[in-house]
Amino acid sequence: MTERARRRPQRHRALASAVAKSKAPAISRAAAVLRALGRSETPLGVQAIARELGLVPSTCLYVLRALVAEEFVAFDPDTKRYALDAGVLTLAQPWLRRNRFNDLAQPALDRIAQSCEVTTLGVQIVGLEHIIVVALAQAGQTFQLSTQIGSRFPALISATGRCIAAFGDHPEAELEERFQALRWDAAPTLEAWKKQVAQTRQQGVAVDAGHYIAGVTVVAAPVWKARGKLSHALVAIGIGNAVGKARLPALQDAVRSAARTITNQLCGEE
Amino acid sequence: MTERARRRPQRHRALASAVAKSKAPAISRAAAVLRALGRSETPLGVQAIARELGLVPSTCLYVLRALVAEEFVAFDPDTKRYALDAGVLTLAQPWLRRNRFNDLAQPALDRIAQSCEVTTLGVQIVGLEHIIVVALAQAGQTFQLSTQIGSRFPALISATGRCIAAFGDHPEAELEERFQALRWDAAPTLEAWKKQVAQTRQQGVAVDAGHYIAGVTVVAAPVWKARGKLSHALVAIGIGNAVGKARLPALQDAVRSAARTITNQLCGEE
DNA sequence: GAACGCAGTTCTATATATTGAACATTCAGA
DNA sequence: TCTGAATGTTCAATATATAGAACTGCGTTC
Repeated sequence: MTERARRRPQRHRALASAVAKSKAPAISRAAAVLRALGRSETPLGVQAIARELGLVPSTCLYVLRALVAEEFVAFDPDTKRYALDAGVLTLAQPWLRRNRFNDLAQPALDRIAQSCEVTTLGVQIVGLEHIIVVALAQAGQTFQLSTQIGSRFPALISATGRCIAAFGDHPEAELEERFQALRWDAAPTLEAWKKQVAQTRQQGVAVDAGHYIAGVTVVAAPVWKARGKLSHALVAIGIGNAVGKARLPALQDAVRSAARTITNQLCGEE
Repeated sequence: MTERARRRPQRHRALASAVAKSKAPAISRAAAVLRALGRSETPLGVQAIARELGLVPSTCLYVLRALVAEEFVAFDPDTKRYALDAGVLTLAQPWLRRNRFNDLAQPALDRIAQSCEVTTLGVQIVGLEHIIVVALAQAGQTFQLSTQIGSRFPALISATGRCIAAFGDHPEAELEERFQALRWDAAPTLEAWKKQVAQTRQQGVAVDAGHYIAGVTVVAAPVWKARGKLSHALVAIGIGNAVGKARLPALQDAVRSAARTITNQLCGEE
């Protein structure tokens, strides 16, 4: 009946359906446990995890033991609490090393961050569900944005969302439905949003001027990994008046042209 | 009976025993698949993965599908190849965010890297097996060391190894056995190594002058997370003559005292 | 252009992972 | 110090994930 308690059933359901459909349910459970541990501020006991995810305690224990054996989870024998362990990094590292998009995007992100004094991101688009930050560049040591590599956001939010809506080839109906579920500081009307999406389609860049977060201007441009396969986006984030009316056009140009260059490089070879 | 078949056994055996003992073998398999995909330069097909790990193809397929559903693995329907996906980052991120050692170590690593013009690492010690790089600071934009966050090294190698041998409370016999398995550019004799370990125990810092990698000086100091629980180490790496005889003592002092400070902070509270 | 080989996938019997209850252990409060 | 209620853990019955054979479809070779 508290917020937390009301939120749980969904997680149960989502996990339950994943478990039901899969032929390897233990893996869905393991992933759910890892994510639960990731969400938690503090290490958790077996029961706490089992309750949150709607698992049988004994099953949960076996999952945890397997994850400990694989070094993804750390176990403190004194407190009998579990937490994420450094092993999760050993998976992330090879991915970062081998990602073409990252290699191509990082220099461009650095350059734009420097010259325009903004924070820049490279994000990967995962369907209509969400986007994941995979590369990042800060302007100065000034503002530490709470965004980090690995952060997730809803797909259709902010400027990036307009790019996905404009270029993603998704059915209108689904876009609208998902649009309704978003949380903005100052949500645009569906009407207004569609107009902005149309404009984005025309210009090849999207701008969100304080809608998503008040006082923050976000610019985003799409990147394709192959003809018709929208896969990533470049994003620039300016806080406060760092991106005034005067400087916005230059930033838009920079982001759009960088995105285009990367698209060409990704599509061109192989 | 072929060459290929003979090459595999080690990985097979390790995985086979993990699978046999665990009550959640699917998780061990999933971890093995993720690591195999991490090792591979290119995306892999079902059969290739199954062969490398000694799995039944159909089982391997089910594991892959579950991992795809969890967004840890990306599937290309055209080529039918699998590769790591950005989802692995979403696990790494919360770990990095919440790690006390990281928060405490990063400023110190930055400072030492700047003032001594070396690359500095924070590493986590995972038993006698290996160490994992969990934090990192570069001096200038000069040399890009191949080390990254998430990299793994054998526990007893180089300067860090001497720290672990000196302060880890491990039985002598096991140390010797593992020492024999190490690969150095210029391996010290067991005799010499033991002397260096003894010296490390006395001084509280270890130095590896070109043994591990020719021309590279490594300095390491131990960090405890609680009384008697050696858990991390700070490492400084100087390439070529960046760390001459004259500057070495200062670097040793800096690393040792930073390690001590962090130890106190970790043990002090809670 | 047919035949072969190989990769990916589906299907089903069975070995086994999961469940839920029983047991053990810790801790708080009376 | 004892009691009760938590938690963590083990255990045995059974629902089910897995292994291995069968099937499909593509690319190569002869």
